[in-house]
Amino acid sequence: MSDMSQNNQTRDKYHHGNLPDALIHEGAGLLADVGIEGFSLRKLAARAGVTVAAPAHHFGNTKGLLTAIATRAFMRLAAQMQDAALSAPSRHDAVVAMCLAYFKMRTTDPGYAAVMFRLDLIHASDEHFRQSAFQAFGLLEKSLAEAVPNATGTAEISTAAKALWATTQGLTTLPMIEHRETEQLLRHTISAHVDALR
Amino acid sequence: MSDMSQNNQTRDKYHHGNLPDALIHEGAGLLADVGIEGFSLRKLAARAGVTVAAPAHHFGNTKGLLTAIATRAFMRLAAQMQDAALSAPSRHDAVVAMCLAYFKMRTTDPGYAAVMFRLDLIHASDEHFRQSAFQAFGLLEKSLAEAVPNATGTAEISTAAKALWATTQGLTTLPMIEHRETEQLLRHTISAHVDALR
DNA sequence: ATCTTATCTTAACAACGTTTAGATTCTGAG
DNA sequence: CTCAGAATCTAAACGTTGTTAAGATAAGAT
Repeated sequence: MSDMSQNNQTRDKYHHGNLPDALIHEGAGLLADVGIEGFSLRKLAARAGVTVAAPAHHFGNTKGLLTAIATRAFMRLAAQMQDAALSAPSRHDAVVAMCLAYFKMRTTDPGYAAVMFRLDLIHASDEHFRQSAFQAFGLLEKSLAEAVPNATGTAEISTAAKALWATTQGLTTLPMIEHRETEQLLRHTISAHVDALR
Repeated sequence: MSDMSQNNQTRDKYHHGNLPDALIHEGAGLLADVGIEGFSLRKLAARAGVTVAAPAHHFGNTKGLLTAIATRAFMRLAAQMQDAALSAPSRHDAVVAMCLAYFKMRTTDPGYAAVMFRLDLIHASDEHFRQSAFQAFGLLEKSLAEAVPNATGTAEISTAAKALWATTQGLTTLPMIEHRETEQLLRHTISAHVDALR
């Protein structure tokens, strides 16, 4: 039964194969099943077929584990952002598609998306986490710059990208915003920023 | 010692006076001291001078208590938004001041601000909570409408207000945004939306 | 083959939220 | 004023949680 969780990289090593990767994968699965509220290290350990102390050995504590999941989440987001941008008909639509990639990820990868912006649950200063988060953000920044070639400077682009990034995340946490209108709100915001830049 | 927590409304009633209000007040204080991570019902009970089961009797469970704190938080925000708008030199500045009111609240009332947008920790569908949250949002919506009298319709105003609301909240949860640049980002976003509306 | 290191288990700990039963205090009808 | 009923709070216990220390097991190195 434990052979199922050894699908990546070096396998059949040590006791349970590549446990860190398995814990990240199963952790995202558990988060998808029970949400961040029902999540616990013990449930995850049982799901991965190990005891409670095993995750602690690799990730230190719960925060470390969630940080690893969030780090991988941003790696996945970056990949999906690039894919989405490639199939966009215009550079303006590429910006829209990149922001929408995060929304789609909340339904396709709910476990990973659950911890991406939970700075209180993870080690927000962790080096690897910051790198992956900034890499995804950098893609949006670059895409926005390409969509507005006549912008006055890189500082304005960066400012608009940050605001856009904040809006994208903020849209998911407000009680007065229904899910079906998020895309329209996003398009509206992007257009406003793009128009302001030129 | 327990007389200090009975400062509002009906006092010296029942065993500990107005315990629900005291729990909300002390709960915000505890949140300000130890953050949402260090918060616990037992610490709060000890701080309020009661046993653990007392909060449960009034608020059902932890979520109910945090919901009450979040509800009061939005009441406070609404009041501070109105104050901020009154002393703004223009209607455009009033919109800015209203959004900044939330940022200021995160330093002046950190305990209350800690749970306002934590929909996972509270009863997001609670009637009182929704009312207070929508009331604060309505103030921003109204202020934005007054700042852009030539807007085409109320739907566009509402859309922009929601996007602005989302940006304001999102700015506080992103690792790549430093605290000192939030105001600039907010002003930039508001201008972009206002310009797009006319 | 043996030593060293990394990995995982076992066991125990304090702290947590919730629940039940009972004690205490307030309220209000007679 | 009295006293039954209701509201409020205490006391005690339960299962679950994250973390930790010590020991067992397996892999890698010399």
